[in-house]
Amino acid sequence: MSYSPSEIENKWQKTWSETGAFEPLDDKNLDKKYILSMFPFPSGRLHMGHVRNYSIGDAMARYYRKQNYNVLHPIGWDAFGMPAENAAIKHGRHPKDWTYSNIAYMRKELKTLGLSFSETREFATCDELYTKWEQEFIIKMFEEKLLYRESTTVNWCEECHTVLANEQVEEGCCWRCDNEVELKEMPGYYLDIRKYADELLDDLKILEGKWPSQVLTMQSNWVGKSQGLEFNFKLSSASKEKLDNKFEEFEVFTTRPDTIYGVTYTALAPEHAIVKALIKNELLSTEVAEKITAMSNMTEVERAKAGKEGYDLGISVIHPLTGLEVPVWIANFVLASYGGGAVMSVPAHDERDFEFATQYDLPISYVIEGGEEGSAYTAEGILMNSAELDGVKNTEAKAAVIKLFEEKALGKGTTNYKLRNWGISRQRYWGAPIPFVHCDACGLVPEKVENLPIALPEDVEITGEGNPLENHPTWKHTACPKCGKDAVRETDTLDTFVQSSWYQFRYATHPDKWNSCGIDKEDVNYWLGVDQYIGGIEHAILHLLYARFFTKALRDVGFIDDLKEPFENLLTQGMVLMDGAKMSKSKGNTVDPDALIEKYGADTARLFTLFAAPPQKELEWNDSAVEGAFRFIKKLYDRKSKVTVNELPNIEQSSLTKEEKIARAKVYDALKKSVDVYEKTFAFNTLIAACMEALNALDKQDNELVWSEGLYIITHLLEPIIPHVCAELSEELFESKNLKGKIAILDEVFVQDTLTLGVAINGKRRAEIEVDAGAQKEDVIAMAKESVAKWLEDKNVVKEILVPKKMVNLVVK
RNA sequence: GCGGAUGUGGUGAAAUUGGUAUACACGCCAGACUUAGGAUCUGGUGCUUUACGGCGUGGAGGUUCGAGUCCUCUCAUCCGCACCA
Repeated sequence: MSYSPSEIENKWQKTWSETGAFEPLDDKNLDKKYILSMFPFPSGRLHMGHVRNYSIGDAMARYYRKQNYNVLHPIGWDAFGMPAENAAIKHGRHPKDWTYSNIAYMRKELKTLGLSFSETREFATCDELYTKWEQEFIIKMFEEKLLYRESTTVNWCEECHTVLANEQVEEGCCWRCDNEVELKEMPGYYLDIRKYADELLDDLKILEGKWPSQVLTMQSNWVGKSQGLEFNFKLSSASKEKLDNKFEEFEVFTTRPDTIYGVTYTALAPEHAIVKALIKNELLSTEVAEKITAMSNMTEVERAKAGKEGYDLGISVIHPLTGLEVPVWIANFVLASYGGGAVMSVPAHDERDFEFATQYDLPISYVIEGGEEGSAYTAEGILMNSAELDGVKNTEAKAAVIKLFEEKALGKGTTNYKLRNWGISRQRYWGAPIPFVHCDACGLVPEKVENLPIALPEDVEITGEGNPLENHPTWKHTACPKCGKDAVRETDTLDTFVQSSWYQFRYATHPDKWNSCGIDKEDVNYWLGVDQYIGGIEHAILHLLYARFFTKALRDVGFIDDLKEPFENLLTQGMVLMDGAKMSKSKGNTVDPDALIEKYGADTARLFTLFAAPPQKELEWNDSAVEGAFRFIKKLYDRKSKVTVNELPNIEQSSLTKEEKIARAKVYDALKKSVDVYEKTFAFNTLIAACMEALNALDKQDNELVWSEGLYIITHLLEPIIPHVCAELSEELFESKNLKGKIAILDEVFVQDTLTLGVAINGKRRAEIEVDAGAQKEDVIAMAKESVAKWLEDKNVVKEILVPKKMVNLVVK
């Protein structure tokens, strides 16, 4: 019978589902593996990126299951978010309806791929039961002062009608819709991720060698820790008077205290309080005031594009060491959100300050030897023009200056971070409601835990104008949980990244407990950390940083025991490309997984996906290479007629012909390779290639026992990759005995009677010789010389190098 | 600008510690079987040369008996961050 993928695949998918083959066991004494692929957003259909992601994860899960590990390999749905609402606006469908029907469809698609997911642990983050526990965490974090509400300038996306967290702004644009982000002052809820800045940074060390180094670097840069000096510039008495004595001084932060004597001016951000006061008191010309207002309406990216711009504010400060007056400027490149929104400027030793000083003709004073006129000198050197510090190395002067400031109580050494707190408010409908109530009497009050979940109202009109929760006639009106008087619910919903920050713990929690708790500590202690996490590099910062933080926060508020990092090992898979470009609907270069499976079957789709490139690299789609994968499976299936023994046969190695020995060696080569591939390198492409070589070699001989052994091992090795056809062959030929446990590697099969050695002259390969495996060195060298005799005429062999089992190199003169 | 990664046949890609460069597959060429083939099978296929040979892992040097692999410089592409003081 010829290979019929649909028949075989339907059969096995049914069997697996009926027998609960992929459900993790409750016995916590078993060795476990938690294999997790990032869960999908239920957009409606799977795309090839999903197929790749889940094929990789599934191969790992099946491999460990085969080795008798207790494997948790779950799937769920990252189900809240904008596209559901957009669909509602466009097609008038309710987001809930749209989401759950998409899930139903995609669940079926996943099933046709034969992925070994647990069926009992599946959930969607929009399930009210999931929302319930998440709201409890949020309330607890509020009580523990990890969550607060405040009004600040936020990133606003007009397209999405919502606020965005800092991490969700990419080059000034919305991460989701690419619309340009605006600034807006509004209240919102924040998680205090900055409190964990050091821990998030330090614990990256735990992940070294286990996460891709570029992800570690990106996270480290994102936290952006820097050490320096913080001190105040006191305003001159004239300047103080100008400002009605409302300001005494302002704070600056510098990482270059060694250049303190090179300060020739200071600069404030447009948002700085002193600037606002100057404008308010009409101390600046109308023209300048207008320019400054225009400046503060620009986003950071716009300011960067606009180039440097600044104005003399007509006030001055006193240099803390020299006592000299230093002018104060406003500059558009000074960031309000970092280090107090003010800087000391040392144009001689800072590129930005130099550019600004040159532009506005401000003095430049060199304090480190080695610089030259006309440019900023930012390298190391010896201090000069620095009073008592003259002659000191600038690298040493940093600490000295900090010490000096501390002794004179002028300032102190401090640490700054680029990381900003995580704004989790979204002015949207399709999200988890933030469980707070605004009461005129009591202020901001968390909802009572027994009232959770605060579910979304279903009778909403979604028009894209405003927040449907805000506009709903009754939903937001409630009683204050504290005093019982009329109060108003918070209508913001949570950033969807909150849901994906704890889902790894929800999967680990036994479904029997899902009603009674959000996360079960014992279960988490057993299953976490995730032994292998697989997903796209695009989450290098966003999701992975949030989830790491949330893990630490949940620990601190008591929902999990001590767990340093949620994801032990991370594999970032490459994108799936077509004609060198990312597959996307708008480009029309997509491959539909359903059609692919329909035509070739899931095994072919999986095989191609893992064969065409190593998982970490980009995968270039190639239709005819898919055909090739299909051909290989057909060939493998066809060779079942060669098998005559239903178990691993005993083979007398010495009785075999040369071809039989080669075939055996190739089969065992693949077996040997498999451990490394499945556990370390994940270079499935090379394992598949080794299996193809083995099958090619088996084809060159006709020994039934060698064939039986070969297929027994090959189907064992490939089962995690092409599970259906291997299950079918294994059942038919070997009573499925080869799909459990390990197969021992027999060293004897690698012993060949003869060896083929390359012969090189001065490192250049010239010939090839075949020698007995046990041949003596002299004999081998003699044969080698004979094989390259014509190259040795009129030459002296000055050195003979024999690389065992590989080659002979003759050095001649 | 800073940080990281990657450059190997026509294509996707292989290559323990430095040891026969291009495994495996796609494509292409030739042949077989076929009414036919976009099915299947067999053989060939780095470039160049009539041949002997020469040249070949982005480029230029270096270390070595021997370099895709190690070192120095350089070019290109991609990704991330982007005025963080």
